[in-house]
Parts: sequence; structure tokens; C-alpha cells
Amino acid sequence: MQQTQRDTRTHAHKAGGRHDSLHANYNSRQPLRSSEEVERNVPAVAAAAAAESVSLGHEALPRSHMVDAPVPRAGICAAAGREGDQRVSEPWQSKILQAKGEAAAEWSSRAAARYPTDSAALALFRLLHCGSQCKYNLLKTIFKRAHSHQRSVQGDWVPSRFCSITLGGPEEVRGGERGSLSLPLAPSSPTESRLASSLDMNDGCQLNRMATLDTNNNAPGGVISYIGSNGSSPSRTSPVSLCGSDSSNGSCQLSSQPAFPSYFPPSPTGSLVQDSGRLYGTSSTGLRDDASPSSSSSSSLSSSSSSYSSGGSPVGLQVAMDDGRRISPAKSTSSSITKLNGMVLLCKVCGDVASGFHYGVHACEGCKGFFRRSIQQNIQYKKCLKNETCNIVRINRNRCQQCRFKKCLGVGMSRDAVRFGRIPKREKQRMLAEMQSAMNNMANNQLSAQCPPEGLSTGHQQPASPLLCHQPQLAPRSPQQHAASPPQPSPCFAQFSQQLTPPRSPSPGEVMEDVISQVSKAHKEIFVYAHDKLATGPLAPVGSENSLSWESNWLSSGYHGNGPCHQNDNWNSGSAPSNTCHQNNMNGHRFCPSGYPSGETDPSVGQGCPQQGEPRDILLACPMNCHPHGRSGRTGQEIWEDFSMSFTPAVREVVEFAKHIPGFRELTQHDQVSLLKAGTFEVLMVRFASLFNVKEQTVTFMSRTKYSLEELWGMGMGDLLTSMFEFSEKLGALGLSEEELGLFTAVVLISAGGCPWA
DNA sequence: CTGAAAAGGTCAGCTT
DNA sequence: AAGCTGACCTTTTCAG
Repeated sequence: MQQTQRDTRTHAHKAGGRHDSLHANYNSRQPLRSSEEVERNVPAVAAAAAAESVSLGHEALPRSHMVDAPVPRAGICAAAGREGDQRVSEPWQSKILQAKGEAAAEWSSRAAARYPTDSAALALFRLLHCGSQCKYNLLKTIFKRAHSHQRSVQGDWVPSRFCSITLGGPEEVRGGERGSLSLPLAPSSPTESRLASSLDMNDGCQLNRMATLDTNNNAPGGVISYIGSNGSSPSRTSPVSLCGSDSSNGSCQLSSQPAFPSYFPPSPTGSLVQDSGRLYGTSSTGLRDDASPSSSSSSSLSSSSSSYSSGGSPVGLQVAMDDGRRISPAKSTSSSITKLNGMVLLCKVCGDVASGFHYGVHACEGCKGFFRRSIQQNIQYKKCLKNETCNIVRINRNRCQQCRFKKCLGVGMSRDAVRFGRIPKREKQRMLAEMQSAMNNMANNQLSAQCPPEGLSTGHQQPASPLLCHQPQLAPRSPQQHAASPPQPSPCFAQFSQQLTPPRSPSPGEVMEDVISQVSKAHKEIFVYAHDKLATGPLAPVGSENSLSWESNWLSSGYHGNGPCHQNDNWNSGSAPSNTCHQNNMNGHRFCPSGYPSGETDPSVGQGCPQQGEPRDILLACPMNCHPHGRSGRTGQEIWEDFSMSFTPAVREVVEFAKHIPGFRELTQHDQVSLLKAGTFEVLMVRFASLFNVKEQTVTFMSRTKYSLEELWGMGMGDLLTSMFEFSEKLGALGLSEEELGLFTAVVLISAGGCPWA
């Protein structure tokens, strides 16, 4: 059959050229792009727009909404079977729950009305709002993706959420064939994960620079290899060079890039590039205006880069350095090597020399062809004999097709790039215009049927559509533009349109895979410390290299001991918070308490926040806080500022992550804020779990200081401390992969504030 | 218009 | 012998 197809294609090609072939180019498929088809993709596009804009960012989600508001009883409290913080006001709880109910109802009805066929967004809607069974199935899916190490999912764990995560008991369930695009796969084994984690530090887009490619080759050039699960795939997709021995050649040129990756493969989350640039006060250098992969792979990645004739395997490969040295390319002259600052980029799938940026990742010709054939011919590969744990490297990449394909998807190769090919820019704009128009119409219809969404305390005019309201983050547009012209596609938006859900009706499995893909990818890329701490199976020992890398990420991503280095940070723009009562709210969870030495009363209770001049009494026992005891010479307000700012990046990441959950941005801002208010703390609890060393009964803070249980009790950490230890133990015992943790986090966030399983 | 980059196509050689 | 791989090639798109 495959041969038949192949022959057909070949014949067609020979007879009438590529445009007559089965896989004719995009132009021949243009008729498929009807407005309805486009509209079906609106959720995905909206997600892209969400990625692009940051309406729920700083302006739209002021501190008063994010932190000051009392958070409903955290699921974490229930994690240990304890009562939640009774100080959380009932009115707030009911408000949140009501908001959630409204959100869910509206969400579901809206989704059902708009998208009669499954879309990525709808799939998640359904999963999260169609009832307990669906939720249960989702979580089963998560755990079916568990890897070969032992774990268990107790049958009744879902209803009580965290508290039901149990220890022990093997469950050997492997997921089926993956069908997602840009799906970051988890490392194939905990050992590999930990290894990768230990390597993949700081910038999350670590590259392994091998000084030489060939022991016989003294070329000082290097290879940029992606370090990942299998030693060749990255935890991130961003190639950032490390300083090498030939640093004079600019191998450190990228060292000024933010720790938060400034380069992502084309995907919805490609917007992170821009967002991160804004958030972390650094300019994004990885993308040109349209964020096309080409630019990211070559144009910007390596201003000094060049493609030159070479090819072949790393063995014997001759590397041309920037100084022009070139040593006898081993193979033909048509295959090129992708270089970055004089170093060779390797295939993310197998570690071979990458020939370019193919389907969203740097890949070799072999993997490119393999992936293309897999998609074009929809090949169902034989099941892996090794439980899908094959390590895909150059020398054995042909041994297991299933694992190779899985790896291709895992490192971010896009199915849609194969399906659609390259989409002309004008076509992207046309599609965007149609989508925008559709969104406008829907928004108008909604507005006519309901009251305008509750405005946030931003002072901005509330746009009708979440999609539209995100535009202010982009270049200002004239009223005429708003009224008449379709919006100029934002860079990442435009890029994402190239990877839309295909016009055909995807199978439910594919839809789910796409949703999972988006969520897990967002989780992987947004939470800068996700992959090296939490996603690698059992929790890494606190204080280990991993935990330091986690902290390094935080530190390098904008936070420093002396305060944040963010720019355009409207939450914590460097000014002293006029109202720091959010700490008291956090204190309500007794996790980040304003602890006071025993015998002293907490002056902040009922009186607002500590005033200047009383720093000696302030204890902020939160892992995020580098200086829980404060520092000499600092006023109480400054200490609170420190603490506030140390928390900001974490909260921001949660918000960013939420925006990347398919369909989340379809909610009204009110609902989004409600969910975030309810869920941010819970998500952070999940993330903090890795800082709790159950065995040693210690917690490692941002300051890299390890505190014992007794010390923490002394700081005023309450019952939540115990709960967190229990939760950390249970969560860690699951050994969730990064992908699983991402899905879990999404569920926690969207289900926050109450039991979602009821 | 041109060059670069990324897409799809081809087919000799390899593996099963 | 059939199927697969991947190096090489052609085509298409886009930025300058």
C-alpha cells in the first residue's frame, strides 16, 4: 500500500510535476480553507493569540486580583486530608465557586455552540467540564503515559484529588501511538531524566558543546547538540550555545540572552519569545517579525552562521569555523549543516548533524524524511518491543520506528508543517482576517446577549473579545485599523497559523493529543524550572544540583537576591507595594506566613502589613524568599518588597501557563481571573513540591538555604508545612514525567478552588 | 531580482 | 523482493 502510494506520487510527479501529486503544495489545497474550517480552528488561533498577547498579564491582572484576593481553600490543604484554612472567607469561596460554575457553564456552552466538531479547545473543555468521568479519563490518560517505573493510581484517587495519590503499586500502562504535534515527550526513563536534568540547567535550552567532532579532528569548532531525554533531545528546544574553547569566535555571543529561552520552535508557545522578552526585560533575538522558523533557525540564530556544503555524520565531519577554516566535507555538496556561531547544530531527534530547521526543529535529513513519510503516509509503526523506551541516537535510530516517531513528535516536530507545507504570508493574513472577523462576530453576539464582562482594575476599556483585548500589547493601532482592517498578524500568531489544526475533522484521539501537546509544551516552556526539577520522575533531592539549577533559573530569569530585574513589570515595577496585604493572604495558607517569633503577636493581623522600622520581627518562610529573615539594614517594607518580588515570577508563570491552556482565553477575563485567583496558589504548591525533601524533612529556599522542619515551625509555618511534605511525597512517588506534570498542573489550575471531581 | 531556507520528491543503497 | 532510509535534488516562499 505504501509502495502504491509512493508509486502514485512518483508517477504523478513525473507526469505532471509536484502540483499534481497527492501531496501537492498548499496552493492546491486552498479550497479547503473555507471560513468554517477556519472558524473551527479559532480556538487554536485564539490560543495563539493568547500566546502572543498578554492581556491577562500585568495590566489585566493586577496584584489586587492575583494575590490580594483571598484564595479559596487550596486543594493542597485537602491533599493531606486536612481542613483548609478556615480563615478563607466563605463569601469569597462562594464567589469563586460561583464564578467557576458560571465559567464552566459558559465555557462549555460556548464551545459547544461554536465548535460543532472537536477542536483542541473543545477537547479540553469537554475533558474538564463534561463530568467526572471525563476528568477521570483525562487523568487516567496522564497516568497511562507513565513510564516503566512503578507508580500507582488508586482507583479512588480522583475524587479527593491530591490526597488520593498513593504510593506503591505498579501500573504498567503505556500510551498508544502519539498523535500530537510539538509534543515534548518526557524522558524515557527516570535515570535518563535525571541525567538530562542534571545537564539541562539554567537556560533550559542547553546545548552540549562538544569540543571536537572527531578525535582525529583538531578543529576547534563545536557541535551544538540538544541535551534531552536521550542525550540528544532537549528539554527545551532552544539552541543556545555554551561558551566553548573558541570563545573568541563568539561562542558566547548568546550568553547575554535571557535564561528564559529566547528561541522556540514555531508553535503557539513561540510567543514565549516575545513574552519572555517583555517579562524578563531582555530583547528577544531569536525571531524576526514573523517568527518564522527560518528566521529562528538561521537568520537570527546565527548572524554569523552559514550553511555550507557538507553533510554526513558527525564522525569525520569537518566543521567550518567562523574564521573560515573548513576541512573537507565528507559528503555531497547539497546537504548543508546548520550552524550557530560556528558550531554545528545537531538533530534534535537523533543527534546527527542537523541539515536545517525542519517541521519546527533542527533535524537531520534522515529524521526529516522519516517524519515526512510518517505523516504523509500515515504509517502506523509496529509497536515498540522495549516499551517505548528506546533511546534514539544516530546509530540506532532505525531500530525502532515507533520510538523514533515518538521522539520526533516529542522534540516538537509539527505534523501540520508536513500537512500544510509552507503557507504564504498573504494567506496567513487572509486566514487571520477571517478568524478575527469570526471572533468579532461571536463577541458581538455574546455582548448582545449578556452584560459586558466585569472589567478588571486596569482602567483599560474592556474589549469585546478576549482575543481582541489582547491587542494592546502589540503596536498601537489606529481606530481605523480597529474598525476596518484586519489585525496584522502578530509574529507568533502568524507562525502558529502554519500549525493549525488541519481542516479535516481530526479524530478524537488526535484532538486529545493536540491538547495534551499544547498543554505539556506550555508547561515545559513556561515553567523555567519545570523540566529539570519536577518532570523527571521522582523528586530530585533537595539541595542537589537540580535544585540549584532551579534556583539558578529563577535567579537568571529575572529574579536576583537584590530584587527583580524585570522591565515592564506592572505587577512589581520596582516600586514599593502600596498594599502588601497579599502576604497576609498568602499567610492565610500558612505557607508563606509572616511568621513571628513565639510570644510575639503578628502585628499585621488585622492591621495591614508591617510597617517600616520593624524588620527584626519579620519572618517570611516561603521557599521563594531568599531572605526569610530579612537582611540587615532593610526596612520592613523592603523585606516585604523582596518577598513580593520573589513571588512575582512564579505567579507570572502560572498566568502565562494558563493562557496557553487551549480555550482558557476564550473565557471572559472575569472568569480567567477567577480561575487564576483560585488556582495559582495550588499550582505553585505543585511546583514547590520539589523543594520539599521528605526524607530529610527539610525545605530548600531560594537562598539555597536548607531549613529543617523545626526551623520552619519556628518561622511560623503552620499545618500547611506538614501537608506540603505529605503532598510532595505523594506527588514525587508518582514520578510524573514532564508531560504528565504539565497536564496535571493544567487540571489543577482549571479545577482550582474546589473539588472538580464532584 | 536574488539568495536563503524549508518544504516535498527521488532513488540508490541498505535492511529485513 | 519488498520496504525503508537518507543524501541529494527541485520547488516554493520570503526577506532584503
